[in-house]
Amino acid sequence: MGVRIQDVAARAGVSTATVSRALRNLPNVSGATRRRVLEVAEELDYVVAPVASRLASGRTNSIAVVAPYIGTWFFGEVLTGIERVLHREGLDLLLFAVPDERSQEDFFTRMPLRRRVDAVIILTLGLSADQQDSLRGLGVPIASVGDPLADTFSVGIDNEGAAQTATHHLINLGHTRIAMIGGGSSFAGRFTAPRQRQRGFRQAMADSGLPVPIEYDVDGEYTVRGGSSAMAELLSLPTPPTAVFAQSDEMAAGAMQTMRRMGVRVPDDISIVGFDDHELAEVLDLTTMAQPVAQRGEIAVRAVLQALADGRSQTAPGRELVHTRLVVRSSTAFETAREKR
Amino acid sequence: MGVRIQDVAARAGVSTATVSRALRNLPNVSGATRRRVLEVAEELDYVVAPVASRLASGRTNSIAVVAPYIGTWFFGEVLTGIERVLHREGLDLLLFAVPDERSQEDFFTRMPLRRRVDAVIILTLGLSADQQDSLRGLGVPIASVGDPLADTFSVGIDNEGAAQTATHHLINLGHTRIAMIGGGSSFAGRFTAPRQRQRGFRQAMADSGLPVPIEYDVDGEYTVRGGSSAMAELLSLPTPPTAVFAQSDEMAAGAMQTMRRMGVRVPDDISIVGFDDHELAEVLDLTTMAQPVAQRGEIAVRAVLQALADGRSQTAPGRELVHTRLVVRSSTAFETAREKR
DNA sequence: GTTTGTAATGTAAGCGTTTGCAGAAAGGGG
DNA sequence: CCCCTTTCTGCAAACGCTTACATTACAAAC
Repeated sequence: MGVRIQDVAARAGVSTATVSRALRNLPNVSGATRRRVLEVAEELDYVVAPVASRLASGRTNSIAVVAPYIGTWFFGEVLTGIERVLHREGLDLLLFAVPDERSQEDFFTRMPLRRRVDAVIILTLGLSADQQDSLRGLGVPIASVGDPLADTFSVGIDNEGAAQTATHHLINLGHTRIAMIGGGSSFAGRFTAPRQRQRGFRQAMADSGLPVPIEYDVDGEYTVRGGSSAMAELLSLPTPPTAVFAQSDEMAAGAMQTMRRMGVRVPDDISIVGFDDHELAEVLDLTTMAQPVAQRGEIAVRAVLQALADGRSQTAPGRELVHTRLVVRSSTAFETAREKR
Repeated sequence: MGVRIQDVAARAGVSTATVSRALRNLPNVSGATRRRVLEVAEELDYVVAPVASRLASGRTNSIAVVAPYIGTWFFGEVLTGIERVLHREGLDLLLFAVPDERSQEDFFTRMPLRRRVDAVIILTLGLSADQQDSLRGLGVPIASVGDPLADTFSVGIDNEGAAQTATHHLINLGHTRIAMIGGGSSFAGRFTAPRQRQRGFRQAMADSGLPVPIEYDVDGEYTVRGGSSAMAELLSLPTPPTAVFAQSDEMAAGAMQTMRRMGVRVPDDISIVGFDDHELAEVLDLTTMAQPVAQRGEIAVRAVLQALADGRSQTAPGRELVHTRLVVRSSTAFETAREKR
């Protein structure tokens, strides 16, 4: 309970300074002394009081992770990756969620991270200029999983390119009436991936001279349920699409469910491709753009750890793109192989 | 950056003690002084340095959440609930994952929580006697979301009863060949819900005089994929079941997928009921035992907050059971309405 | 044998708050 | 007016470490 460093020092017959050094494996402690100290520490069941250590050293040994949600597959994966390397390094993980615009605003004006963490990892949040300033004002290394952030390290994927790949896959299969289920305007500002993927989709379509009627671009809110109703909308069109690009596997799953319910066969009647390679995708046999999610978390952590190790107050600015790849399963098929209805 | 309490004190023409009191809304500060202090603090953009405050006060203002996984729907939901109330109270959330037996063992012997948090919330981890001791040795309030823990508050559900309800639902529909997909022996010790649900299932079956052949009790590892292969096993039996109780919606989803792939219709050929009311369940039209997951997190947090507020070093021992209810959707149907094959 | 350099250790001053105690100010009774 | 409570405020000692700097002990170099 209350054994302090001086208790150890007294017992080991050395000064607290030596104990402190021995415990942290600093140089300039003789082997014999170090052994003795460790022995006594063990004996007294001593552990450093982190708060005291933090106050004295100025390092908090904690890093904050700020995410919009934490209950979602994507963020769960990223968090898992982050937690893994963080605790291996003996750092504490402080978790913050800012589920809606208001709480995000609040968070960045109140800035509860001040004087509290050594580094920050931001997950997929689009930040206003003010918010970015506020963040940089912390004076600690920052890394972003998702959007690039001026003067900081970020790890992302080529959303636009990946969306193009997914779309081209459908086009190559002979589809011409291709719809997209994305994240609508409700996400404006807070998230940028939806728009990037939309751009990639449109680009691919345009490159092939294919039209995208406005009603082929629907909002699935990035949820299973949203994907489900988005698909219902698409199916109720006078001319429904023969293929769908869903910006997330969760939305794709919802869409597939709606199709099943409406008696629309996948891929016979409609092909669908998702995004993420969620656990669900394999089981649904969903063709999807895979991305190494947990790895993105790990990479971001490494960036801030490196900055901390180097004593820099900023991560090495730059952007790392992790690889995405098309995983073809059986939710997509040739359009020509299909009976027109 | 480096504005300290004495800077505020100096500027406001009072002592640091008064500033400290004013900022924390302690009594015995005159209205005028308090206003002046707040004004100056605002002006200097002062925020308390948590580490210093912690060292001086002895309170860390942090609580730890220890979970086996964090990327999973269930834990994500619980975490969401916890995070919400915690940050409303201005407390920090420290997250720890112990994904396998070894890391759990490691965690509880090393006990990185020592001197670090004011309270601990344990999520669904079965703890050995030693581990429980080690935990109690922290001397801080503890709450458990899941298993009861001696001398501490826990919030759970009636797993056995809920499993019985789910099973009876199938029995009432006329099914007699009912299988269960659960969490196998790999979870032994670490998780208790699988066994409890198994017990409930068997009890319900026994109550109705129905047999449970050993091959009707399969392991789905509580994952979509596991559920998928578990179902494949069941379907390859000489006499497959006509109904399945899956201990989680994720496993049920996997099972449904396998059935679809094998041309087995739900509920026409086989009925299935899940557990949790995962986001997926609605979309899959899966009958399931719903439980308020995020709420369980909130309740646990409240328990430790209460203990802290009362200055107790222990949560009020006891157990709160939250309500589960059967949500009937269209994955279950009368056995008699079905063609025998 | 003296000088000099290096490794090991100790001393003590912080780190930035909180808080027990004491003192001052302000009312309230008599 | 004086004394006694209440408020309010300030002083200064913790809180339990880290670390700059000083000191000591030795051994190598001359």
